[in-house]
Amino acid sequence: MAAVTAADSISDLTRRIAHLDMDAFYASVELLRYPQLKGLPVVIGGGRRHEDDALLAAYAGRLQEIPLADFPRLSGYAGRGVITTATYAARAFGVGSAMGLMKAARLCPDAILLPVDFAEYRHYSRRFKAVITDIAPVMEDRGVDEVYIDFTQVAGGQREGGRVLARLIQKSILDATGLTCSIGVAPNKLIAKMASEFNKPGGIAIVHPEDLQEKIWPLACRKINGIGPKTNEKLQQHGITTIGELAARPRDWLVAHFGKSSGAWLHDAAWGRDDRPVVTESEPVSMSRETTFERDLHAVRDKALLGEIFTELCQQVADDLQRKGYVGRTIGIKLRYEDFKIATRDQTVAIYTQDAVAIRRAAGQCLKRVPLQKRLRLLGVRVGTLLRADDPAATATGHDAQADPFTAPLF
DNA sequence: TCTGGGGTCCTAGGACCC
DNA sequence: TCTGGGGTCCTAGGACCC
Repeated sequence: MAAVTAADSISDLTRRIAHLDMDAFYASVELLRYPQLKGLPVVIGGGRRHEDDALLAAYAGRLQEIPLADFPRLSGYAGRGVITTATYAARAFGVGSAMGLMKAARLCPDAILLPVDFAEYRHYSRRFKAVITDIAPVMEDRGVDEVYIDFTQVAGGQREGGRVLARLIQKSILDATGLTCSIGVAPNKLIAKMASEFNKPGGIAIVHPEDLQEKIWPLACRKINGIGPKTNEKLQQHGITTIGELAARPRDWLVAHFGKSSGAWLHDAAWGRDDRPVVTESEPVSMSRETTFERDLHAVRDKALLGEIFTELCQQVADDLQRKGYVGRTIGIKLRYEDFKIATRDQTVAIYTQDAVAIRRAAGQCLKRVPLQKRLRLLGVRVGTLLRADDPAATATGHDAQADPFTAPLF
């Protein structure tokens, strides 16, 4: 019987899938506005503050003239924000994504702190994605700064394993936006995603089926997209650290310890097997708004303030639904307590809605079903089971609406 | 001085129906 | 009154990702 080799595990040899990841995207967009910050430790995070507004007002239209000394520093920050992106210079100090800004300030107090500006990042996101689809139309959106691209059917997409096309895309994005990216090309999304990290920033990595043992198996399991801190910890407890060690476990053993579905998936992932297609279109499943308070709030003592925030969240979700043209019928709330524990409640109503009053009423009912002894750190409102507002099913009623106090007509 | 905001998908139990 | 087994919907929580 022939031995199973790594090359056997990736069956479709002609599929070429790319994963493209923009380098330090938010920070890089900010550097386009503030070229004087190039090479310096800069972190993006927290909300817009008074000093940010004052600075922008003082230098309106001449942002590149703002002297370094005038930029806010991490050391001056007092709040609950986290870092969303750090420049490579800042990463050298040990600061990185998801780290609390207060902790980051201890590591690198002199780093420049810029507020997040999603509108600006979305603008550049649309631009770089338009460049890509002009060259390779089968593109899957994976958020503001990354995409998968199917090279398989693109002219020249197979040359040098995809390297030629990857180079063209990199150069076209740089020319159009001034931004750099890293690209991994592999037989599937799973491997491409790992490969895009190999030569970051600004690099290209090509992985072939026969490279599995050499390039993938030495990596930590955590590098697999879908293995997070919890699964990683459990794997470690079984003495599994690398993907190769994971691949060495029998499928049945993984199924026995991680369940039928997860176990089988872990085994496939370790062997580089992944047949998910590149999906170019998708509909949203839910829309939500949430906010972390400046200080923890008490349901009774801070009732008025909480009520205002709650109403505003409902209004924001309703605005989002209306602006994007969706209605939904599962209304939910999310609380995060001072101890960081999370509670959610939701309720499915009879009539699809995008109305702030209807959302607030159902969400208010949810709020009555959740414990409110501990102080609250965060409040969120969510609408799920979405349908396009122009979908005929959106106006259908499941049962007698008059009988349901939460969905009765508003006026 | 810990720990944002916006998402997706999965699991699991109970209700309810056939 | 000894007993079943699917299927779907709803809800709560949790893992994970960008």
